[in-house]
Amino acid sequence: MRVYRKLKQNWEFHRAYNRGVALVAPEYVLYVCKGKKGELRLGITAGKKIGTAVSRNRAKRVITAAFDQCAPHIPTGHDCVVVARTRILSTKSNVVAANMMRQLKKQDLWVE
RNA sequence: CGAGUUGGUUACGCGGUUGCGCAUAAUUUUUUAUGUGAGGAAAGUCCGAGCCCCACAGGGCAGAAUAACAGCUAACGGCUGCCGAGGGUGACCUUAGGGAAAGUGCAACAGAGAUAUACCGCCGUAAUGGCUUGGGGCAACCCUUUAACCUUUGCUUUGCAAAGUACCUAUUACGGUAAGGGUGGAAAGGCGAGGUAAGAGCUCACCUGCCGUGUGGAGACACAACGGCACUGUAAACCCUAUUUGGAGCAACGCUGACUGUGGCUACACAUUGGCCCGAUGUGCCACGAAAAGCGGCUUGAGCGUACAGGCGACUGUACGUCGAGAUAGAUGACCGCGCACGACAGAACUCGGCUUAUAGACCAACUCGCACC
RNA sequence: GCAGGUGUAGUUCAAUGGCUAGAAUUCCAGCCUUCCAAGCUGGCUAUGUGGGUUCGAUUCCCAUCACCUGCU
Repeated sequence: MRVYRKLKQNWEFHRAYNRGVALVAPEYVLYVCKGKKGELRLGITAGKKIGTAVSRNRAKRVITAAFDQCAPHIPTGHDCVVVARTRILSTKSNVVAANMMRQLKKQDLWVE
C-alpha cells in the first residue's frame, strides 16, 4: 500500500519549484515544500531532454521505486517533486534510494 | 570454397524474493488467493475501412485522389500474377506506365532558324558589266604549241582590226529549294540508289515509328503480311478522358451538470450546413450553446493457432482448439543465482487492413555466378 | 491522440522552372581620423536531408528530419 498520493496540476509543480528546498544529485533534483496536512504527495517530471518514451518511462519507474523505499520515513504534510536527469538511465534504484535517504536526513525530514 | 539474389522465423532465456495495473472469487470495507499484463514496428499519421455524429445523406458546379491489363480483398493509393520499358553475366531487381493527332502555355543561353524560318549556300530567269585574236600575272586558264574555240564584218589576206553569241564569271533584283551549315536536350524519319535546273519520301530497296486490316491470347499485348502516313519535348504546366469522392473525427458521441449566455421575430428570417448554388426539413416561442469534475464509449474481433482441400499466387473454404492489456499524470521496477551471442530499434491510449521509416545480431529454405576436383 | 503550417548568408526577409541565388544588417580587411565613432571601398558566408520529373529545380512531386501553431 502506497502511503502517498500523486500531484497532477501544473500550479502544484510550480509551487514546489518556487518555494521548496532543492536537493540536487547527479541523477535527480528533489524539491520539497509544505503541502496539505496529513498527506504525502509526489510528482515526477521527465522532460524531453531524457530521451524517447521508453527512456522517460524508465526514469519514472526508477524514481518511483526509490521513493517507495523512502516514503514511510518522510513526515506527512509535504509535497515532493522529482525532476529526472540524464544520469538516472544508467543507475540502479537502490543507489538512488540511498542517496535520497542521506540528503533527506541532512534536511531533518527523516522519521524512523 | 568464394561472391551474391529472394523469401521467412526470432527479438536474451530459466529459477527465486519483493513491488505495480486489471479481472474473478472469498472475506467484507481492505485485505487475501488465483489468473493475466506492450511491439514488429506499439512510431510516422501517408492511405483504406469499422464505429459514431451531423436533414432521411438528395442534385449540380468547384475542389481532391487514382491511372497498362487481369484478379484478391470489407475496402484501398495495398497485395498477387502478367504485359511493356529500363538495369544486371545470372538468380533477380526497378518502374506515378492514359492522352502531346482537342486546345492553350513554356523551351533561358547558344544558333541562320525553336514549331515553322530562309542568314549563308545550291539552282533558274532578268538587268548591268567582264573575258577571247597573247602575254604576264590579277575574275576564270595554264603554260606552251599550230603562238590555241565559234559566228559576222572590214582590210593592205596564211595576218591585223572591230563587233557578237555560247561557256565561264562579278554585282543587284525576282523566284525555286530544304541536300549541306562551330549551335542545342530537341533541327522536320535514317541510309543508299534513281530523279532533277538545283533539290526534296518526289520514286524505289532495306531499316525505324504510328494508324487500319488479319492471326494468337481472358486482356494488356505479341507476330508477320498488305495498305496508308512521317507527327520536337514538356501533362510530377494548365488541361482532356475514365473511375472514385458529402463533412467531421473517441479531445467523436451519449449521460449527470453549476452558470443562465446567444439568435430570430410573420419574412428578401434563422437553423440543420465548416467551399458555392439548388432542393428538402424544422422553427410563429422556439432553436443553439455550455466551465470544472465524473461515468459510459473500452475491447470477442473482416480475431488467433493447427490440419485438410481449392488456386501459379495474393487469398478463400471446411473442421477442431483457444480468449491473449485496457491504464487515465498513465501499470513490467528492485535484488540474487546460472548460461552465453553480453542483449538493436524502441512503450498500447477506440479498433483493424496496408504502406513508409528505425533496427545489434542469430537461424532456416530455395536459387544464381565464378574457381577447383570427380 | 487528432488537425494544420514552415524550413534560404551569423540575423531579418526577397527571388516567374533559366546568368555567379538578391537586399539590409553582422563579421573581416583597407581608406579617413592624433585616437574612437560615423562615413567610403572591397571581401567572406546560404536553398534542412535523400530520391524522382525535366535539357535544366530554391521553385514541381514523393519520402524523411527538425521546428511551430490549434483542439483540452
